[in-house]
Amino acid sequence: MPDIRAVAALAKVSIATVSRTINSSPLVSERLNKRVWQAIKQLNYLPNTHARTLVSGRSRLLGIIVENITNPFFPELIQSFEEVAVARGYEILVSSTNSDPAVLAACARRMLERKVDGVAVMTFGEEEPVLDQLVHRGVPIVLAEFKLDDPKASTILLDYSTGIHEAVRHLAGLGHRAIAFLAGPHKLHSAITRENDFRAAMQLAGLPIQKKWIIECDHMLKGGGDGYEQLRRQPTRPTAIICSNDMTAIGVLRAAYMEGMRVPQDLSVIGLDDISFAEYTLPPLTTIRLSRTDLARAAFEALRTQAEDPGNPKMQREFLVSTRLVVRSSTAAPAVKP
Amino acid sequence: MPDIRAVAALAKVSIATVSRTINSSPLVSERLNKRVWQAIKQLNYLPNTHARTLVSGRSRLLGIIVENITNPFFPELIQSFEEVAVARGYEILVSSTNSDPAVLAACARRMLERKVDGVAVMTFGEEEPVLDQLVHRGVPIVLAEFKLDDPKASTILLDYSTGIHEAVRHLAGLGHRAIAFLAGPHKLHSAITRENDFRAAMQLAGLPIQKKWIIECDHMLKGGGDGYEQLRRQPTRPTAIICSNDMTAIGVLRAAYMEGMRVPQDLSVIGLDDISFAEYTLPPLTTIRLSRTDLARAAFEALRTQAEDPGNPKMQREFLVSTRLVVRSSTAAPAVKP
DNA sequence: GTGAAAGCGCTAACAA
DNA sequence: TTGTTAGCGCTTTCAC
Repeated sequence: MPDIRAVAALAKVSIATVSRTINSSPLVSERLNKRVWQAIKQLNYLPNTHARTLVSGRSRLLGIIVENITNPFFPELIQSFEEVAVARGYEILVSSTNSDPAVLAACARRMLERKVDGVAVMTFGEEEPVLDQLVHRGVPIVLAEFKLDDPKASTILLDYSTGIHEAVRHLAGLGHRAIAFLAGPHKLHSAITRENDFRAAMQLAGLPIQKKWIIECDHMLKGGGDGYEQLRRQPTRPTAIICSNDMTAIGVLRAAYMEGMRVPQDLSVIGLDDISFAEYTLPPLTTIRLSRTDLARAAFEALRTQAEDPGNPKMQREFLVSTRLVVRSSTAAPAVKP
Repeated sequence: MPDIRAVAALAKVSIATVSRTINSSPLVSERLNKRVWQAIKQLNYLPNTHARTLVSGRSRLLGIIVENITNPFFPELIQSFEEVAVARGYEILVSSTNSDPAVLAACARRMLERKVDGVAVMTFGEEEPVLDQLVHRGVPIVLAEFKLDDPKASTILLDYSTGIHEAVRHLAGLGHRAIAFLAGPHKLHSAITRENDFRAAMQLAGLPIQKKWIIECDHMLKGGGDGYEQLRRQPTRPTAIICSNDMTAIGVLRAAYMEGMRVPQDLSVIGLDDISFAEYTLPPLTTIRLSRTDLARAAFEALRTQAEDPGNPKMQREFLVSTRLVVRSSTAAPAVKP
């Protein structure tokens, strides 16, 4: 395996010149630049990242910690994050915590050992264990929906409000008044925010909020079915359900189908996220889209500026990602009571 | 940020002793061992992986390259791979190629730069560009369904045959004779193997193989719909469809629903993979399960033995992962023709 | 513009 | 059992 010395020898220059060349320093003359690149090609030389990191202190490694890689929302997020990171010369380290704080802490530790230049914490809750470790060591981090008073921390605010208002208005326009909300686990910031936005939207639309129709689920397929079951056992039932995420909605769709309820004739269902499966549910799911691409870009941008331009006082520390309703076929006017 | 010297100073030992301690060398006395660990705790010391890698030549980094992270099969595979790797002290680098050979080559290059100890190539086709680079540099690799005559390369053979035979027998037992197969893209080894196994199973079951009912799709949601469409336009139609993967089957389910065909009364559908969504389709999907856990474990084991015990002549170089049918509700006896 | 040399934090060979 | 020391491959002053 050729090293920088081999290249220098072949190109008949010093290793410093080779180093400058591969780092595209402007100080290298056209002549040597050409010679060095030729030697690099010829030897099939690849710089050793570990050596570079060791001396420069920068690893060009970015961590991304997600809540649950099994929820299609996250692979799509990771894919976007990787794309933009790789395009800018960064590599990514992925970890999934399954909402377990202990796992999160272990991830953070491993990322610290690998000397990541920044970490995107996309767990939407339970961030405390990482914050301590990462912030304390001066690693730039970006959080979703969680502000931290530290110069190295940035926040991505998710404006669920817009999409949720649209959803409620859409249902109200269809004639629904009895709307339930299957919330996410309350340990997630995102779940709390979404639920609060739902309440606000209902209030604004002049619709009654039924406490028993707001049920905490787990953001997973099975949880949607469980939530539906709870709703089913109640004396009065809603004509529409808004779910805190698409996984829950898909679970509801299945439970309703099993019970013989037709969607959307007997029941309207709305999800949130717009994962790629949402277009392929039966019926195709009306949902509130949260762009993974936007989120990934914002996260990367936050980390990159922190890493490459630390201490810049007028650096953007807050980012906003919006949501909007995508109407498909799981919503319709409620059946008229006989 | 404390380094090994700081720990040595605090514990009043040499840096060699600290190094031995953190590498759990048996040569350190109980007394010093304790003192060193205490200093480590006190300083909150984390060893620098890059320095370790630089001198030891081993990064404890494993790459995993998947075909398409957006297909839920792969996140589940990655999750299992990460679990077992982290448990054994390895970190993983994930990349998704979207079946693009150029992307694959770029991934391989980046992994080479990061000095991975091994790469699991789970792309099921188009591996050639990586092979050249990786094998040539002596990096252990493990491939799915692709044997390579190199001492550093291992192979995981996937026995689709068992599951596919079960599927065909299941349908035949139900009374189906007209069975279609929506294949994956022919550039994937897995797609070819699955299709061949389907033909063999049909033959063995004494069922007619209709060329026009074997259609190449793309293993994606949309592709399933397209395949269904092609089937629909034919004068005679099958009573059952076996799909090369679950994504295709989900696409078929949706297309059938759109056309007003009832599954399983009018049409039986079988998938392959058993992704977690398969249990939540409408109706729940009968499918051929391919265990991500088994696959991930085999891949890790192959790489670890290669990395930690190179040159062992009696090392296992081939692994087998099996499949089996999981019957749910998307299959039933065909409607009797009036 | 280019090169010589110091040293990033650690492991491993050798000495004691 | 413990310590001393020579690099691992590279970036980065500092001279020239």
